[in-house]
Amino acid sequence: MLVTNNNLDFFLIARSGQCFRMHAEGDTVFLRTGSRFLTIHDLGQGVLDLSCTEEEFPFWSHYLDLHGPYARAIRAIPPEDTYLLSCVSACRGLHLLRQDPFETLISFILSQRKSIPAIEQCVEKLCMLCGEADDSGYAFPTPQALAACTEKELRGCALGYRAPYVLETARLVCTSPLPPPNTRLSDEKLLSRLLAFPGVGIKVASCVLLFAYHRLGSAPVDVWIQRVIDRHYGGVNPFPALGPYAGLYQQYMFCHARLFEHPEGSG
DNA sequence: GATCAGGTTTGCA
DNA sequence: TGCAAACCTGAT
Repeated sequence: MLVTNNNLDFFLIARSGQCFRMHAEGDTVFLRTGSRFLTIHDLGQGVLDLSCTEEEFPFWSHYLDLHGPYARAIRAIPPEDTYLLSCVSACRGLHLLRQDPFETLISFILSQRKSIPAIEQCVEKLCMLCGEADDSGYAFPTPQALAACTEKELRGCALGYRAPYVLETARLVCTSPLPPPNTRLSDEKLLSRLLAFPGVGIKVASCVLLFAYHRLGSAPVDVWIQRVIDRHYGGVNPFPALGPYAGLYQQYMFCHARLFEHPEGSG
């Protein structure tokens, strides 16, 4: 179905590092989450052709956060933060997806010390190992399917030392399901709940808070953001002072750093 | 072949 | 509380 939206850049989102099953090819974006699959064809002039029915559209509208408070968040940026403003103007059209908590948790556990292409390969292998197959490809594994795997099978997906983390986390989720995306738990409670899983530290837990629970104040600090902090904020983390949209601002900076800045000494 | 990539855990001061 | 070192694997 056709959707008009001038303020959404799927090609940017696909490269934003918040999800690992979204790929751009030419003017088309392919997106997979859980057992769902969507293609987005950019017809130009802000018109997008989504490969979903009207019945499915509410799911995708919510997932893509089509009605998020982006304009308001941008207006709330302190005018003296010129670096952040320049990131926003270079990365307009970025949205924060509302991803599935389990899929996000597992994806970010296995992301540690891996490059984005390596993460995408790992996730795909995991889906092929124990995700349900249909004619469009493989679904993300359920907690039960993942928990039924052996550590050896997971290592076969190039998970390395993260294999037992993923396995144990899947088993724990089977026993005690993750809070739903609309949980009323406070950020702090949710964070400590996530930190209890093996292989989950502050960075991964913050990512799950931001990307699955849409807690826009959660600003994960990874090596890219640490470089931003060192270069542009004199080594002082600016996010605690940036209020309820700090995590969204972090994403603008992250995209800007990855797509437009160069890491130290990499040419 | 050494180093590093969107980190976490463990051990030791 | 803070800092290294170790950990799998693929890419450069």
